[in-house]
Amino acid sequence: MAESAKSYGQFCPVAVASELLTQRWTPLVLRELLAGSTHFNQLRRGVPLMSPSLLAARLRALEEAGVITRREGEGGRQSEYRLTQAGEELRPVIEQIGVWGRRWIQRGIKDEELDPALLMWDMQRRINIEALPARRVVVRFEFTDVERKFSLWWLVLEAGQADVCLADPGFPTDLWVTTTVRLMAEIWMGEVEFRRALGPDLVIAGPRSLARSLPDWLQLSVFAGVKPVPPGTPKTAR
Amino acid sequence: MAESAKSYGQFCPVAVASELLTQRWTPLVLRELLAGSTHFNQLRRGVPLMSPSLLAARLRALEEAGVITRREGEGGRQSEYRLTQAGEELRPVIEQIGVWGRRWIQRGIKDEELDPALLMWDMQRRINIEALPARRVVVRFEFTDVERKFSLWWLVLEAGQADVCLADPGFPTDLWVTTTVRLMAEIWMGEVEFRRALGPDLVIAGPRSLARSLPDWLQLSVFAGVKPVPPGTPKTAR
DNA sequence: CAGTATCCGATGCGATACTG
DNA sequence: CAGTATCGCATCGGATACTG
Repeated sequence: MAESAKSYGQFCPVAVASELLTQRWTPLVLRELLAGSTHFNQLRRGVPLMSPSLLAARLRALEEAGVITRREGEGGRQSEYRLTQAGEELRPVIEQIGVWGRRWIQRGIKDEELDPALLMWDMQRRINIEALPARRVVVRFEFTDVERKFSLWWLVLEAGQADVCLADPGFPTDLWVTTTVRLMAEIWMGEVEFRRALGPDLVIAGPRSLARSLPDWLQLSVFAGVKPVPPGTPKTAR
Repeated sequence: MAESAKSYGQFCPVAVASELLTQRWTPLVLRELLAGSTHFNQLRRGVPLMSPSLLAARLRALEEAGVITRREGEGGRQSEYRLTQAGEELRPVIEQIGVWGRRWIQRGIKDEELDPALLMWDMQRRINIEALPARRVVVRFEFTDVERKFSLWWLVLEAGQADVCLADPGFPTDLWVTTTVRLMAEIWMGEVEFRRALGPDLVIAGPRSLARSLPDWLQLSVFAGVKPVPPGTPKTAR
């Protein structure tokens, strides 16, 4: 594997940086690292379609480039990947790419992009625990548009920690959300406003206070606030 | 050819945008477009190692994505590629990539990256005509570290126009610059300060006023002002 | 759990030649 | 000049199985 991609043969910083940053999957791996993932399998959850060997290769390349450090965990078991300052300074790059994509690529969400596991993982990471009562809160999601096996998910939210599980965690459920993956994804991306989505495809059941505060603790994608440029906009700026 | 690269299978804007932006050569083509190139062969000069068929394919992809428009020239001869507003908004993305590369990738310029044609082309495009006398100015560059065939270059600078040629343009030369491609590239990248470089590897001959004002009209790379982070800097930010 | 090893298939892309 | 057509190889990376 490895052997860095062929060089562009130019010393221009755009070329040199692109040799690293534009390798396949690398921007998404960086997105995950910037979102806070530090372990191999956390990263995998964020890029489920990437093969583990390729992820390992990319992490090696990023380490070699000084973007991350790898620290052996206790007992040599699990490594911890952390962004260096160089890596942290890639945040504006990745963010800008996302903002541009949101503004200018107006194709909707494709069916094959609707992965409940990925969506739950993304949502979980954006949960604002502070906005929840200071006890354990369990939220059950039921997706009506996926096969039975992947239709039930639980979010277990307690002191400084949020977990997703596909199996009933055994704790009593506080809130029931019944919807489709598509609608939930559209809400999460800011394409549909939460309150307007309530209806046959989005039903919330449970204590009123918890339900009403949902938009506060279930924070949307970081790109949800970026409004797409309407298709009718004239193309040329100059 | 064509058939867009395989999708990442995620609706995240970073993923969607990356499918376009991280195709091989695309960031460099965008850099060229943003620098002002509008014709196929102008673009080729900026990415000389890219095959013409691939450049055509990338331009097609950028057009399809709404980043550029292609306008047929008179007589259907030459097309003109212009950035749309979407394309213009990629400027911060490409710039950030370059700034990051300059700050954090500290490898020097490799021998095989020293292409006098590309360097002259880049320099020509950054010439500040306003800072020159309002008449034609001809500058001859002699590079002492390349084969004879590519050692002599002329810059012809006149009213609103700058041209490079490898053949003597026939006009009287106003200024003679004798140096190496390496040193000139290092100066142009801001790695070496011009005045400090004067010596055996950089000799300027000609009228004093023109020679002294050279740093004003021969503007350096847009990344020359970005100072690399010294290698000794501690790695982790947090 | 946290990766590594291997293998093979698709395809991206470089080289070259050609055309209006 | 401004691209297009064709071809074939290299290599990237996906799938799968395996290991400490």
